[in-house]
Amino acid sequence: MPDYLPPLAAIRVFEAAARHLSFTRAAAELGMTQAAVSYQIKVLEERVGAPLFLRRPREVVLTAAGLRLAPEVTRSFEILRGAFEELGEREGGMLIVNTMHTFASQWLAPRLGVFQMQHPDIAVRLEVMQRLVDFSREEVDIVVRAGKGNWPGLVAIKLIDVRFTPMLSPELAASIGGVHEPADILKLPLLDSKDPWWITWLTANNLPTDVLERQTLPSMNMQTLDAAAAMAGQGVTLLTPEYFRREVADGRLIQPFDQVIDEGNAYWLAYPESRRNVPKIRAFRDWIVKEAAGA
Amino acid sequence: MPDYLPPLAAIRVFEAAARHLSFTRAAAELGMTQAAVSYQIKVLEERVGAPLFLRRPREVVLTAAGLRLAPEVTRSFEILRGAFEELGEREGGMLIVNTMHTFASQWLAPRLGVFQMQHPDIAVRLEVMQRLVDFSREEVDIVVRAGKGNWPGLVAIKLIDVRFTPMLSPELAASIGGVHEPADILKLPLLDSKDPWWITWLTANNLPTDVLERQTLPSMNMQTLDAAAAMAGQGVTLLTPEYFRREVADGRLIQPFDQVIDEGNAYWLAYPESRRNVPKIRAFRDWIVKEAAGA
DNA sequence: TATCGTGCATAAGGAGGCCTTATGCCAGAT
DNA sequence: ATCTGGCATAAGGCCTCCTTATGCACGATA
Repeated sequence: MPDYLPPLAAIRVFEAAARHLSFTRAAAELGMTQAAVSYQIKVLEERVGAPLFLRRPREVVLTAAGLRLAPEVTRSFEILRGAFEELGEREGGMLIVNTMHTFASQWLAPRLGVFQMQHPDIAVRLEVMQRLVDFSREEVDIVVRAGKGNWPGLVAIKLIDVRFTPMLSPELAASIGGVHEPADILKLPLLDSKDPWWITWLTANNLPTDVLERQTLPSMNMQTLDAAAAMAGQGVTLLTPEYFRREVADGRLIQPFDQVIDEGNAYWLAYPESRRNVPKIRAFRDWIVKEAAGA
Repeated sequence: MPDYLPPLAAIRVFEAAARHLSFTRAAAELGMTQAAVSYQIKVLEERVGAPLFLRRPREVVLTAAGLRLAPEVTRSFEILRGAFEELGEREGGMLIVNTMHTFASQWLAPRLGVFQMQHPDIAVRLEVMQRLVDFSREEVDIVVRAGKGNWPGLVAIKLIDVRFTPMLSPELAASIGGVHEPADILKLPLLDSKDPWWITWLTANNLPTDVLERQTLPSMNMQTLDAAAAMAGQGVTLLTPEYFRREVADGRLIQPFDQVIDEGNAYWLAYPESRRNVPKIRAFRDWIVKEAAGA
């Protein structure tokens, strides 16, 4: 389908001029000078091979050719304008956020209601995915990911630090007469014992790491699931305290030590640099940053 | 109606790319390079604020946004293409020729059938107007006019010289025993005696011009009408012999003298320089020039 | 597993399309 | 007769848009 269309800029100018029946007013609408309109109309007429306007004193009128063209061109542009306008609205109204399960369930989901109330026109769709998404291959607006925040091409805003400390159910703690010092932990099963976090924690507390070898409990690899197991009294697990404030407050979990390990990782909000000014993205960023600061 | 449309060039590229689901093929269709397509898509995506394609290995696919946009944009462009295509056809098929009545009735009309047969796709519309039309104000493709052929901005092609010589009906000539020499004309009524041509003719033949003052016959100002009057035997008139070959051959008119006055004026075919390559205009010009040469 | 091929992205550079300013011209209105 | 509104035209400059060249990722192929 080779393209026999005249220059599109000229067509757009013609469309406006035909609606206004005036080059001057068309220029005003298009934000350019009358001379430019005159030029573009001439270009189009030469391409088409026929005059489109008759230049009468103090007015222009469409020729038969122009008269045939005008309604079609206007219709075409109305479709275009409508499509892009609607796209803007609907695109502005759907925000796809991709994050890991833990963050979504423990931090984001409980707060999303507030955002929805502040921005009723933006429909957030939460997508949960473990691997880091590639913005150029997946249809995603925003991700929340753990890491160091150095992703090229992405704006990364730190939300909360990745910290962890042992947690367990009060009943499990009571079963060994309470957890008073780090070494007490070794008396209990370690949930998700393959987790490198345990190595970090054990060495930070001068405890042997060989205990990890003797454990055979399944790795669930999601704080949510580990926490559920811990609350059921199946063992001790390392959790991010920010995520489990409620459970601790409720007494479903206890955090025996104030010490919290921080390896310098954090949870980051990230989105492509090129989209930093998209309204819905700005709105979500502004909101979540404030939430993170207040939490 | 301010124009929120993204750059139209980018939209056109998007339209092709969306149809092909390939930047490379779109580039081929548009006659540009793949890099240019990639660039324009990126421009559009930044303007829209949302990705329109997902870049997958060895293919691109439309995002939800692109998917909503594509059919609308394609429809819009189909309308445009259709409008301009049809315009080309219909514009190519209607030729408006403006000329004086004499030329139309005596020369052009009798020959137009030949042109129609050679170009059945071109519908000629003859417009008769006495004054010289202004191409920028009237909707006309071609004019035929008498003059010197020096009209700025117009291509002027000489068709036939403006010549004239007395003509009258055989009966009228017989009524004075035949017309043998110029002075015989003075015995008869001169039709359209205000015509400056008579002055020219009379002085060219060393005859007094005061005869014109004594005449009171109406001036009809159209050779066709003068000729009709002459054929009815009402007087002598000056006619362009090329126009009245048939009448002379039939015996309805006689041309008593071979001498023909030529003041250097001519009938010209004229059209705007800028439209010299419009097919229908070229076709008509080529045909009429050949006709004029053969006549 | 190493190499090749395909398709898109990116950088640098240049040409020309397109817009602006300035001015002229025409004809209707005052 | 002058003024005014509206389009045309000329000259000039910017910036868009395209090209060339190259890189990169991934699938296919051997």
